[in-house]
Amino acid sequence: MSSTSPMRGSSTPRYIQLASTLYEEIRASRYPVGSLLPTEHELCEQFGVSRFTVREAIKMLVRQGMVTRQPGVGSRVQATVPVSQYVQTMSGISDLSQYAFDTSLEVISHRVQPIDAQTAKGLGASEGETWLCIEGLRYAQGQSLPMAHTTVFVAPRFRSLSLPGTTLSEPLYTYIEQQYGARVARVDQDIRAVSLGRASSQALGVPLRSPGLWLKRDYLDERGELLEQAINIHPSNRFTYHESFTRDYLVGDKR
Amino acid sequence: MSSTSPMRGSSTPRYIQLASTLYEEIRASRYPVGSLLPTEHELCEQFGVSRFTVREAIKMLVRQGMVTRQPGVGSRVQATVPVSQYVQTMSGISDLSQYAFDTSLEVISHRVQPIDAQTAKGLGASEGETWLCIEGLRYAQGQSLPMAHTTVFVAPRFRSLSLPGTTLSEPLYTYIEQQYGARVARVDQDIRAVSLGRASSQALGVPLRSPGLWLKRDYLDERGELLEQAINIHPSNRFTYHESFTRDYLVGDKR
DNA sequence: GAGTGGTCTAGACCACGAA
DNA sequence: TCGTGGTCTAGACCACTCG
Repeated sequence: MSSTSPMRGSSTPRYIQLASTLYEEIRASRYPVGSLLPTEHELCEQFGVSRFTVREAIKMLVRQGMVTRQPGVGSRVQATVPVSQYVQTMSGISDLSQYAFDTSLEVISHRVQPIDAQTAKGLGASEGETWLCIEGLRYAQGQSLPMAHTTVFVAPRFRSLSLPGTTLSEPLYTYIEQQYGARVARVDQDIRAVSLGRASSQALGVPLRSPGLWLKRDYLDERGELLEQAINIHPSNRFTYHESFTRDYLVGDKR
Repeated sequence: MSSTSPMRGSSTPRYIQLASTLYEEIRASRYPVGSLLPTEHELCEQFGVSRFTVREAIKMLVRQGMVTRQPGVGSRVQATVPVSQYVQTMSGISDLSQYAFDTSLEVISHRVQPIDAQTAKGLGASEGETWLCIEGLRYAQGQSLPMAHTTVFVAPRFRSLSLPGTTLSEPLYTYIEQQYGARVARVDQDIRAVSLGRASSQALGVPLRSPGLWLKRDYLDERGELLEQAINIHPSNRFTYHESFTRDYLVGDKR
């Protein structure tokens, strides 16, 4: 990893590359949970970068909940995986989400079709518009039972989207971004509890009317236009949505 | 706010002071929603600080959702108040309405008592420790039906907490912070679907075994020690948890 | 082409924790 | 006392947007 980096013009920033490297090393238990990462100074030397770059990289890991820092002590490994078990986002769409997340979507059906009145309302669209509708089951890595029944609606202008197969291991919006150059700028998310209907309960193999977590995401571009809406329905005991917030003091009046 | 600030041993970092200043100015509509903040360079001059300090300050506003940034363009004001996303203002509440986080907690009972084995497990504590246990109903402003059945466990060291009455309009942790000088540094949140048990369904006035949203929050201090745990159980049709994420950088490989 | 924010360097001083 | 992470400076180059 030469300090006289040859990687001019490489599109990914160095601090993301470094975060990526550290991420892999933590996952591989090179730095076990509870241990300290090398100091910032050491990482600067090891990777031939400035402290700024090292700090930006570590910040990413901190945001993922994998590392905590303590002045005078060091950076301590807290977990070998990002804290959210299944969900691809928290506190910003900020990621490391370039790393495969541990779920995949098995597509059951996909077709371009006019939407009915009720669906249109949920999409803020007009009845009769033809959207790409995808239905599928979402699996956590290595699990045989699906953790969600998923329905996705893709906006008319992207409805010719081509999928790489019947198993998707990346979020769907990444395909839209790749194929159309669109960009997701914001995600709005609603979560509520529902009673499972026939379609979902059958697809998931749980009793009719058992409780489920209903999770809807709207993916919007810079202009606030809807690119895609995904609805995930999770049976109660196969999924927990986890989030972590850290406090920022903004209005503070210490002196 | 003197630009030639002498800033001696002032304990708060300059970027927080600056963020605070900008925050107040945005609130006062000196920079209206939709307008651009001064450029980083201009802010450097105006406040006599380096670009690093200005950028750290703006990052805080971005994290609060009040400002978005676009390379080549500038920093645009999006809102005059922090948008959800952080502790306590965190969830959007009651169907569809994005704002209105005004809820109050009606205390049904509170007592200091030893916790049982199962509760202890959920708290990461030991059976028999005496915690302050509070049970109540949470109401959205102006609603007569409760939106949640709430149970709160306060750590032993704060169990002498005094409450201002039977109706709490501020989050409970604020009382802990005020009376003990503790500080909440992180909140971990879990959400899942459950089937309502007898206690909750009766308290909420909904059928036994109807679906509910189970929302648990752990309030932790800087050392990761649990100050308080709150469990809110929401009937399916009285509550939607809403969140909005904005993308902070792209992983994209535009070229 | 001028100006923006994004990335990055090479320094510096500080408060605080550990030995 | 020494080393840590937290803060901060004064530069720099880049890709991008916009006129």
